[in-house]
Amino acid sequence: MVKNCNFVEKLRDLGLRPTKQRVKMCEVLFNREKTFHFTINDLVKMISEEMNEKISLATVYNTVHAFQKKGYLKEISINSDKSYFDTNTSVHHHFYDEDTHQLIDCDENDIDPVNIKKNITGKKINSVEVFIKVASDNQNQK
Amino acid sequence: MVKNCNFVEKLRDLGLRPTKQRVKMCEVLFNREKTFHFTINDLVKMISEEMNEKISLATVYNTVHAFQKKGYLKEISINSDKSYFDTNTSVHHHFYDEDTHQLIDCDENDIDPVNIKKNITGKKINSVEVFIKVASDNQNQK
DNA sequence: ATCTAGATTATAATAATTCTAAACTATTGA
DNA sequence: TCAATAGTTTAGAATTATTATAATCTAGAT
Repeated sequence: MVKNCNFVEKLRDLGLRPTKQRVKMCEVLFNREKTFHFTINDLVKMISEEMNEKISLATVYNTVHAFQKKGYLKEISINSDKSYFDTNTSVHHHFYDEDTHQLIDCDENDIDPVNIKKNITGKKINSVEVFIKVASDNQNQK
Repeated sequence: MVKNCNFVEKLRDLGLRPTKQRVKMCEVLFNREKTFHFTINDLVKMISEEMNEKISLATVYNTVHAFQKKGYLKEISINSDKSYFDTNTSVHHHFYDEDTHQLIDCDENDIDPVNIKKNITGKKINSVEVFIKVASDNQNQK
């Protein structure tokens, strides 16, 4: 992941003014070993708990969307009343645990390339993602 | 698709009382050549426009969810503020047109079986769906 | 025909998200 | 260094999708 400090530079490169709030959010989101998934609500909670600080809800929305637009975050398709975001912005696949409702990244190498034999005329394929629903093995139905 | 009339029987088989509203909704949803995708709002509009009738919003929600629970409709994962449903309940893949924001069914045969080499321990795979984002060919970026 | 469990309905409540307009601040350039 | 200003933040209001509620209604059984 990105190195500790220079989110200021990173933000500037993206054309985003490096405000206190944005740098703080970068620290929460990108200063970690592993990529992870979150909702806006998760993020607000993390900021207030982990960092003992408060950023207005509107700002969190604005900033997450700004990061998304710049390709620094990625929105994930799940059926849910809320939006999920992913700090892993590469094209990659997901397991979705129907028991725990958890989303788990799937290593690129764990799935063979998907062979698509037909496309929509006049369109080019931008991304191909696989969504694998899993559930506990011992119960026979979900 | 299901034959014209006997939605009454169909509903009864599913353990759903065949009320006027439910039969009407069956007609709107399942009395067609092709399967299709819709939101609750689309459906309400279709009922009032196509059928010149009104079914309460709450009933439409209830009934769609009842149909879904019985496997008569399927909810689709798209990033959106609203839920999309599909009258094609089989496991199948989708193209998503980023220009028009349209969802297009992908024929099962148009994609080779996806080979998953690793799974989550203790879980069994319930479904595997591929989501292909496409966009106009002539513009170089989306 | 009557009864009753399940359905429908309008409306209120909730939850996620977006909008707004006023206050604030990072940057620019005098 | 210091204002000007364009972009940000903020609290709270507005909006939108969805769910809950409670009164009314109805399909199907007796």
